[in-house]
Amino acid sequence: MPNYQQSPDPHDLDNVFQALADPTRRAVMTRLSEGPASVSELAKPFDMALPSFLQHLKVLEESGLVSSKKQGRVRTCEAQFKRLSEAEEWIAHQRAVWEGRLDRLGAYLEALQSTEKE
Amino acid sequence: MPNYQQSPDPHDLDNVFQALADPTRRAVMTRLSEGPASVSELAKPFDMALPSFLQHLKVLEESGLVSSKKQGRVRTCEAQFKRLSEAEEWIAHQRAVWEGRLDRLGAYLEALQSTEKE
DNA sequence: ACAACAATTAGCCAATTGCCTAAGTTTATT
DNA sequence: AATAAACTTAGGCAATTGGCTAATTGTTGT
Repeated sequence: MPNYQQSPDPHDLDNVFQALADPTRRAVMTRLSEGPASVSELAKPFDMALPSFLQHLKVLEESGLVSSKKQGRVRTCEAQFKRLSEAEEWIAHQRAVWEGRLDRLGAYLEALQSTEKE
Repeated sequence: MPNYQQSPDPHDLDNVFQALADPTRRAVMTRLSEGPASVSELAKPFDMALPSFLQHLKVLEESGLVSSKKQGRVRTCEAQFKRLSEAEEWIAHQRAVWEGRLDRLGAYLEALQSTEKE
């Protein structure tokens, strides 16, 4: 049976977290959360030469956080939330394990108190 | 009124995402989710010189994802989930905005269909 | 045809990252 | 007192990152 529900390639997580580790790129994601936009529209808020900004976009696309297509001379970009969700799930999982531990600690402490009462 | 519920400094998010953008450091977080450990205990699974590994730990500590204290010659490390939660919340917020948009799109499409029926 | 627009490519640069080895410091252990 | 253990510091190196300018490509408006 092929593994359709593939867990994310660790390398993908590398790229997603790397992409999010920059305020310019996070701001682009925030903008794109509200809907698609062209490259120059996305670039406008930033005090940066266009080629520099384009590198950020490239990082976002290569991480899978953004997709784009070109029509005529305009490239339109769109957020892709699949990878972002994978990152969120990785974090949630860590916390779940951690909280599982705290729960066991809580149970342990309760058990300890019961023992002390007897 | 002072702003007690400080939203995370963007620079903190930079550091947290940067810290998570490396498989070694994510593996350390996963290990620490299960409980504290010493430096050499953490380093053992990795085929890497100790000073190299220590740099990874330093990145994790400086991002606030890990705290540590030294007793005698042993440094014990512990996961700190505050920063991790901030990162998770940033992602969740983006998705919320995105999904809000999809909801409005859904409402729009419904309204459009009603219009077409009339 | 040609000018303007939107994006892209090429190439340069300084700073940062991620690894290494070698040597040092501070506790234990015998 | 000497050795071993557990880090820690210093310094070197190649690759990557994040910025720039200048020049180019492809598309649209006049």
